[in-house]
Amino acid sequence: METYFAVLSQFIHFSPESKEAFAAAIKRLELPKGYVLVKEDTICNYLYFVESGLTRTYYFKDGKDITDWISPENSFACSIVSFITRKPDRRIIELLEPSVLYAISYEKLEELYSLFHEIERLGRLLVSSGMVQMQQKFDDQHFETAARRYQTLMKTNPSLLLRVPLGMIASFLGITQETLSRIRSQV
Amino acid sequence: METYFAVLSQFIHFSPESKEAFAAAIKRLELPKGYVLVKEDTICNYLYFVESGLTRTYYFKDGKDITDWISPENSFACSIVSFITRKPDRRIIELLEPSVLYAISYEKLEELYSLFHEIERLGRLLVSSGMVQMQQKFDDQHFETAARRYQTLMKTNPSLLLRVPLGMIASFLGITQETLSRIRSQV
DNA sequence: GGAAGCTTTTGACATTAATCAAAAAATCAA
DNA sequence: TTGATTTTTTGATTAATGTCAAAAGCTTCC
Repeated sequence: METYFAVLSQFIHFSPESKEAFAAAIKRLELPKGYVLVKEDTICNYLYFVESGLTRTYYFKDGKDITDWISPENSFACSIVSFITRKPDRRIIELLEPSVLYAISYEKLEELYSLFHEIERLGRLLVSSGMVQMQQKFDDQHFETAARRYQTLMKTNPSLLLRVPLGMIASFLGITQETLSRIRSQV
Repeated sequence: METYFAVLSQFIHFSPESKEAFAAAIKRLELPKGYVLVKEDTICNYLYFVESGLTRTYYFKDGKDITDWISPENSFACSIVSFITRKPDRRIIELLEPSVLYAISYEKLEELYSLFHEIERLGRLLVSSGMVQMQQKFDDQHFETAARRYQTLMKTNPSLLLRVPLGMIASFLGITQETLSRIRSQV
C-alpha cells in the first residue's frame, strides 16, 4: 500500500483525514495469472492500481484479439471509457502475471471526490496524466510504419517485450504478429 | 457567453461565486480566419472554447502537415499535452473560419481550481470527457481500413466534410489525400 | 473577366503490410 | 523427459495504400 500512496503523493498532498479515508476505501487483491478483472460487455466498476504483476486490456474486433493497453507495476488498469461513462464496453482486463492490486470502486471514489477537494484534484490530475499517455500512444502510431512503431516501443518500454507474448505486442502496435516477427528478424 | 456556461453547466452546478469568478476569468476573442492561436513549439497557455467558428490543431511530421484535431462551435480547442505538461509542443492551432472564442489562462484556471471545489470537479469532468473522445478517435483508426475510417467520420461528423478541406480530413484520418479522394469517388 | 493560386482528381507504379499456410521453436504439465 | 500446446518464424501471394506527377476544377481578387 505504501508504494500506491507514494505514486499518488506525486500528484497531491493528502491531509491525514483524506489519506485515512482513501486507505479505508481501497481493497487489496492478490490474484493468479489469467484472472479476469473486467468481463466483456460489462461496466468497469473499479479503478485498479497494480502494485506488482501485469494486466492486459484487450477486445475482440472482427474475431481478432486486439491489445489496447498494458499496465505494469505502479500503474493503473481500468476500462477507462466504461468507468467514466458508466456503460458496458467490449474491453476485457486480464492478468498476464500473478498480481497484487488495489481496487477502489466507482461509488467510493465519487464519495471521496465529494468529501475531499484534494481527492477531486487527484482525480483530475490522474485523468490528465492518462490523457497525456494516450496522446503519446496515438502519436506513436499515426502515420508511422510498423518498424518505427516497434522501435519506439523498444525505446520507451523495453521490459514489456520480455514479459508479453509477441502477438499481444503486435496488436498493441496495430500490426500483425507476422509483420512484427519479420521486423524483429531484420535487426 | 451564455452558450459557454450552458455547456459547462452540463458538468457541474455553479455557485453564484464560482460562476462570477469564472466569468471574470474568461476573455472573449473575435478573430479572423487563418489566425494562429498557438504557435509551433510554444507552450499552450490558454484553454479555448469555440462559441462560433472552427479551429484546427495540426503539426508537421517529416515535412508533412498532419491534422490532429478539429474543434467546431461549442467545443474546446487546446494543445492538450502542452497545456497539461507546461512544455512546448509541435502542435499549432489555427482558425479555419472567423471565430468567436472564450479563452481562460492556465494560471487563472489553476487559481479557480484551488478556490472552488466545483471548478476542480469541472476540470476533472472536462478532461474525462476529452479522454473518452480521444479513445473513440483511437479506436476509429486502430486496425481500420481507409474506407471505414471515412465512413465512420461521415456518420459521426458529416458537417466537417463540408467545412474542412480534403487534405486536412485525410491526415486527420491517417491517410493520404489521394487515397481519400479515390474512396470518395467509389461511392 | 481572367490570370494566379489553391484544391481535388486521376493515372502509373512502388512499397508496405495483410493473409493464408505450414514449419520450427519454446513452454508447460503429467 | 516427453508429448501436447502455444508461440514464433518463415514463405508465397494478395490487397491496400503511398508516392510522384500531371491534369482538372474551384476560388478569389485585381
